[in-house]
Amino acid sequence: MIIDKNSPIPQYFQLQTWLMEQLEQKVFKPDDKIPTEAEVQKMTGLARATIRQAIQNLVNMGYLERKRRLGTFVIDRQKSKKKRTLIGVLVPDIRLGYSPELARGAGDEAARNQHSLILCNSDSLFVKANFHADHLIEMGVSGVIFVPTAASDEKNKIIIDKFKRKNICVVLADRLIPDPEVDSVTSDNFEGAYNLTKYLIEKGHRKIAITLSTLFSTERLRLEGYKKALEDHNIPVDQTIIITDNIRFTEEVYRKFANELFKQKEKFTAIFAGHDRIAFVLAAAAKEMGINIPKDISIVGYDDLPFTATHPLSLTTMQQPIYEMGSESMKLLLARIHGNREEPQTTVLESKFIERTSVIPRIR
Amino acid sequence: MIIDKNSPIPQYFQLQTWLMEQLEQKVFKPDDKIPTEAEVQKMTGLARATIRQAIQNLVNMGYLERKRRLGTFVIDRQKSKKKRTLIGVLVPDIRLGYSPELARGAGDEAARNQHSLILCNSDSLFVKANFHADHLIEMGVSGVIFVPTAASDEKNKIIIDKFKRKNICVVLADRLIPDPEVDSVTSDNFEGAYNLTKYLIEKGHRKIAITLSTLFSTERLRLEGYKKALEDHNIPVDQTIIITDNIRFTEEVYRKFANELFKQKEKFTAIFAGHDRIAFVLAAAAKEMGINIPKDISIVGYDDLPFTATHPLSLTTMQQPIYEMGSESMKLLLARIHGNREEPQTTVLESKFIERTSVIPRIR
DNA sequence: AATGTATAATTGTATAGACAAATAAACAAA
DNA sequence: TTTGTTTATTTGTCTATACAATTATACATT
Repeated sequence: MIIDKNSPIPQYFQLQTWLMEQLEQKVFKPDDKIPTEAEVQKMTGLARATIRQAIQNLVNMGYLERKRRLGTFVIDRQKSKKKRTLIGVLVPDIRLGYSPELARGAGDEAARNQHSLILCNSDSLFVKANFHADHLIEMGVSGVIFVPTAASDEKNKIIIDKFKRKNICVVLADRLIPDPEVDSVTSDNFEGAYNLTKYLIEKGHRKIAITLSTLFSTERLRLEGYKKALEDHNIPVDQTIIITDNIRFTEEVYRKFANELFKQKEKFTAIFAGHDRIAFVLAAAAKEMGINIPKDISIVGYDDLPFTATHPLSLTTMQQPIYEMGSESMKLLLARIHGNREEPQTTVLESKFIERTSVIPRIR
Repeated sequence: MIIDKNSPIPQYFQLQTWLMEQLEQKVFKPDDKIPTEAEVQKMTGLARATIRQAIQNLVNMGYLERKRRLGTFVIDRQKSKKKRTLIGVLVPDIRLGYSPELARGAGDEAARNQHSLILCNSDSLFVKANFHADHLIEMGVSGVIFVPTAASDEKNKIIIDKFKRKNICVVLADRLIPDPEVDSVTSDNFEGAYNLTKYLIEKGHRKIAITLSTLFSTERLRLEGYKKALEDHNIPVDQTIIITDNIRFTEEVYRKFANELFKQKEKFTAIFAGHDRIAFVLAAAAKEMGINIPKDISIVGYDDLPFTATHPLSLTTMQQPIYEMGSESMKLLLARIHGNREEPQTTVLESKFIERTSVIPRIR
């Protein structure tokens, strides 16, 4: 009936696969008894030893449970899956930027669901992420929240595939890669940047410089949003005051960017900084060069991390819902782990405009 | 020869046990080939199926590996296991203060030794720490780095004992509790505060206010260091400008402290803030009240966290070696896990004085 | 030198049949 | 009501045997 004796696939394996299907399709439901070995023998015509081999494999894999004199039963994996599991969180550096907030959001959601969180720092480097990926697989995590590295999309995919081959669910957080075939959670960087730029324009600024790294999708989208806002307001894009590079954020590099930028300070009245930390470096550099912010030049940032709120610069910025990004990622991940089979989705969280005093209206 | 046919123990199990013994006693060494099924048949007189059953079990358990046409081989468990373990890290809040730096230091040291790190946030609350402690035990961690909560020493000891009863090593980081019977790593808060105060005195300040919470050993020690420095310089301690409370740091609370303090601003010329974040709140409050820092009042902080370095306040402070505290804690912990049986020790790391511009000399 | 082919050793898959052990359920005895 | 005994059912263990699949090695062919 089910078994093809001429197939090159071993008969015990055919039976095992068939049983597995019945389990998945809930023909045999959790805690149900499956047919006895004798009954299966009648159904299939196989020898009992062959049947036992198929069943034994499923027992070893934790799908079935034998009870002497009673029969063989389907294990309720929901029940046994409620076991506390480990979730890997692979962030760039737990000391920097949004990583702590993201980790906390993910950690709280994990704790609510009785899971624990393994923290790894990739420094946005492929090799480190790869190293930790192997580690996480070996530790038996059931899912991973992954902030992609600065490496190419292909390399990030290698890491994702590594997990997927081991049936470990992955959710990308913050940074996106094209066609990742896993869930992603990010914020509306394009719209956020568009609105920030629009705000500057509405305050009368026409010449707006921008400084950011194009290493990550997030900042690239912000650049796009900035350009679109200028375009929609019929302001020509001036490439000479767009300072970008494919480089990781360090204070030194952005000091250099600042010098480059302020050399031509007559060319703009406002700066869009790729994120708050860039804004602070630019502001510090400006101060040293005798430029008053915001009197001489207005500035906006992006992120609104905790220290931004208390910083004397009083930076107008776009607040990213990082904590929610962490908890939302964890929710998606746990849904996948518990069997959600829908198409991968990208969740885009809304940012919130925070108006402080770093922008001064420009009267034309 | 090995098999007792009359024993109630199944013969496959007898054979399995015997094989296991050979493996343990290195009669069959890692990567060695064990006798073929045919040879075992000659040795034992068992049916091949029985022999296969014994061997298959050991294969399933990861002790042996079959290679078609070549035989069955002993797996080198040293190589494949390398025993990567999990280490719990229980910090107050990964978003706040030194927690990220501590976690990174611990994480890097763990990664170097092929271990992974489970991160938990206690919010300095006993109940949360206790919840996570149960979790960590269930996850089978082999050690824990624990930053004690704001609860009583007894309650913190309950948590430590919980781990110890399960033979899980514990290292206390940063905050100390008396007689903990486990290793501790902290920094020289007393000396640090003494030197900071001495610096203020040497800059001509005689009336020095101090604001901190007495919730944790660290800040209590700083208060002691401050008092000792005054004493050694024959300056009377003025209780009215010592603003302390048994309360957790929040901006609102310290705003209130600031108001209380600045009401009597003629009573002091310098402030010792319990840590940098307090200093920033005090500075913000001062600004709002029209007090110029450092011109009117000098200030020092404690910690020198990353954002302090770039903060426009340019705070003179005492830099704690937090990263080293994390890595040192992990080193001690791993030593314990690997069998160090010495008496528990307390490692005190040296802080580093960072002079910036928030203190102005006072000419008498 | 590269490539194909035969051989033999070994594990992989399969059948048929037997008895052992555990235990739920029915029944019997105290 | 409790406790012990029997019975039937089901999985657990075991033997004996056979052929299939894989592959290192040696040898043959191109």
